[in-house]
Amino acid sequence: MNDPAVEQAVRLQLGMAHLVEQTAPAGFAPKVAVGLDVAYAQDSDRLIAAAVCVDMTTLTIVDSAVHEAVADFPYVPGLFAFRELPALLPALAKLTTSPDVLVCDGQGLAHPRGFGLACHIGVETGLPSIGVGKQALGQFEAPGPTRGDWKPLVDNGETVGRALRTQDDVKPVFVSVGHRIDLDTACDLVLKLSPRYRLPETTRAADHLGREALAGRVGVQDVRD
DNA sequence: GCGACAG
DNA sequence: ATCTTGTCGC
Repeated sequence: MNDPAVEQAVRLQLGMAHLVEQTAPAGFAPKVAVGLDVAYAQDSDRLIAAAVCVDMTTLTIVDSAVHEAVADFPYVPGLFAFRELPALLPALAKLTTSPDVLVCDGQGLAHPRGFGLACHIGVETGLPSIGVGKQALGQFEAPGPTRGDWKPLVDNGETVGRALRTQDDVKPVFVSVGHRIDLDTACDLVLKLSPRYRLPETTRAADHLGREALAGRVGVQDVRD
C-alpha cells in the first residue's frame, strides 16, 4: 500500500509547514472574505470549485466564480488539499475582486502535520486564510453551550485550533489558523460571518453555488485564451 | 499493534 | 463528499 503520490504529498506538507505565519498583517481589517468549497458529482469524477466573496460589513455577496475540474487525487484524510487545491486555485483566479481573507472548508493547523488545506492555500496564494471544519480531525473537548463559547484543540501539548460554538445549542465548528492570521482574529471573523447559522455565510454561499453549478443551473464560464 | 480519520 | 423521508420550528 505504498502509494508514491501519497508519500510525495506527505513530504511536501512536511517541507512547507514551516512557511505558515500565525500573525495577521499590520492593521488587518478585512473588508471582503471569500468562501471556498468544492461540490462533487455522484456518477463521475467531475467536481466544481466555488469561490464567493462576501462583504464583511453587510454579509452580502459581492463576487463569485466557479471552476470545473476532474478529481485526480483520492480522498485521504490528511491529504485533503491535494484533492481540492487544483480546482480551488483557478476558481480564486477567476474572481474580479481581491479578497482580504480566505475561509476554507476544512482544517488549517489543526492537522496531523500542521499543514491542512487552509494553510496550503494560504501559503500558496500568500493571502491570510482560516480553516473552518465541520468535523474535527481527532478528539476534542466540548465547549460551553452558548454562541462564542470555545475550547482549545490540543495536539501534543500545542494549541492548534478551537472548537467554537457559533450558535446556541448547536454543534461547534473547528477553527484553525491557515496563514497570516492569529487564532483569536480567526475566531472573531468566523463569529462575525456566522450571525444566524452554524457555518459562516461564506462557506454556505460557496456550498450553494457549487451545487447549483453542478446541477447546471448556473453557468461555468471558462476564461481562457 | 489497533482504531480513528477534514471533504 | 453524496444519496434520502419525514419531522420540527419559525
